[in-house]
Amino acid sequence: MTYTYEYPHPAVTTDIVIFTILDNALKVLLVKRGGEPFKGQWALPGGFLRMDESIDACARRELREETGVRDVYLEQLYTFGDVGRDPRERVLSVAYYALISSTEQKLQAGDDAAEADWYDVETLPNLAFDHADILAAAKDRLAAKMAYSTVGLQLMPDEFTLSSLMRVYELAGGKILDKRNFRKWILGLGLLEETGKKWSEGPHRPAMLYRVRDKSRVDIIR
Amino acid sequence: MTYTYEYPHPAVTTDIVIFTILDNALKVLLVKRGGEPFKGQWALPGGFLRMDESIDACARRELREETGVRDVYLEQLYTFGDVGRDPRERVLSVAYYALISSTEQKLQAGDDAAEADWYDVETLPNLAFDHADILAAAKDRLAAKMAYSTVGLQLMPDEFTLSSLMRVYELAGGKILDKRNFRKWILGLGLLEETGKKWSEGPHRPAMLYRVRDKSRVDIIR
DNA sequence: TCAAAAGTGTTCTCTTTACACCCATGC
DNA sequence: GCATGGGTGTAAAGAGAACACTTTTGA
Repeated sequence: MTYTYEYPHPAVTTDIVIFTILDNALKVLLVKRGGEPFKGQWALPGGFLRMDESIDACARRELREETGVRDVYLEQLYTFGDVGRDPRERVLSVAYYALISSTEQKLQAGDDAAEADWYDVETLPNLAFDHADILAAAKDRLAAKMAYSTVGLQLMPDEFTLSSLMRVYELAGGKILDKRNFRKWILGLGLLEETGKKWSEGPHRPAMLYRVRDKSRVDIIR
Repeated sequence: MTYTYEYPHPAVTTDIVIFTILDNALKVLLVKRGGEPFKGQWALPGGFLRMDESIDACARRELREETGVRDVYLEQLYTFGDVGRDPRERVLSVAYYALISSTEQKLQAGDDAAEADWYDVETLPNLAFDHADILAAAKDRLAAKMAYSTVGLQLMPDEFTLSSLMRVYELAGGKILDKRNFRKWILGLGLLEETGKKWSEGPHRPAMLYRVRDKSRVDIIR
């Protein structure tokens, strides 16, 4: 079956930059392309927009297909549409980024994806299409947004220590923070509560575990 | 001539929210639709993406066709793509917003546009499609961005008084500012220089005219 | 001389930054 | 008992907010 229009139409995909924290590093999910073009190269997960779904729904579906997660933070980033960005035909990509906590990853291999893996944002392989540009834009947006909102909390698992949260902020912002100032600030926001449990993982004092009071909220705080 | 694809493709337009300051108010350019759908209703200027131009180039072309201006501040805002937003077929709109100074307006009537006019953002008519949503998003973005960057200067003519600049900030932010604090802040940024000329327009002391040192720059300042 | 907008400094408050030592634990 | 990360308070500096009067002009 074919589809015919009076004027030329571009194809439209959504591509998603899925961030998580793993092994003390900020990581993104990449998939190895199974078909041409860029066969065998790493790329962002994504796929073509269906005519009966909104763009948001498309991104959410792709995210679910790649990682199995739903109900996570997902935000439209930017639309990329330079003329030569796909060698096959004119393709626009509406890019999104998602933040998922390290406990939610399941990595069920998608249909098109021969392989999927988490990559440290600092040491990325060569990426297909203009996906390096998309990823750079996503990193910038994440860093900017973490500085004035509570999105950062979306990267955390259900229970976490303040040190691990601080490491997330340091990774995203690219600079180290003062422990006392960070704790004063984050606790002063009143968004966290103690679980009462403690976390031991080495020859040192165990850390208090905290949780986010209302994880569905992302507030502007500055 | 027709265009045929193996999978269905959406149509893609750019729509532009063109802001300016006129009569002491923040205004947007609206055009009256000459054809169906929404014939006779006001809408944002915009048009279909050509296959040989980038999305940015399309927005810039539409802006030029509607207003005659070029080399103005233009930024991608968001991509709107709900399923029913255009009754004809599936249409995505990559929305942009532009800031032009009140001296640059020429308003040459476009091809499709029977009529074009500036509307105060506070008193808008009913708009075609989901253009009210687009406009609301543009207002929010402009207000947010003016609070942490120097985009506001893009709305000014070549020479302007500090009072008129302050009025722009008050209009965008929706609250009145303190004259002394505003002057201290804006002059402290070092982005403005005195022209040496003065502007008289009533029975009161004339105001110093300033200009922007480097209008092509838009800096993050907070 | 009056009305109207231009122009000008200081004080207070709050936010942000800088900074060093004891605590609890595993080995 | 020692190495390791967890946990805590205070002072200084800087940024933002509050606030009132004099100046210059046209009518």
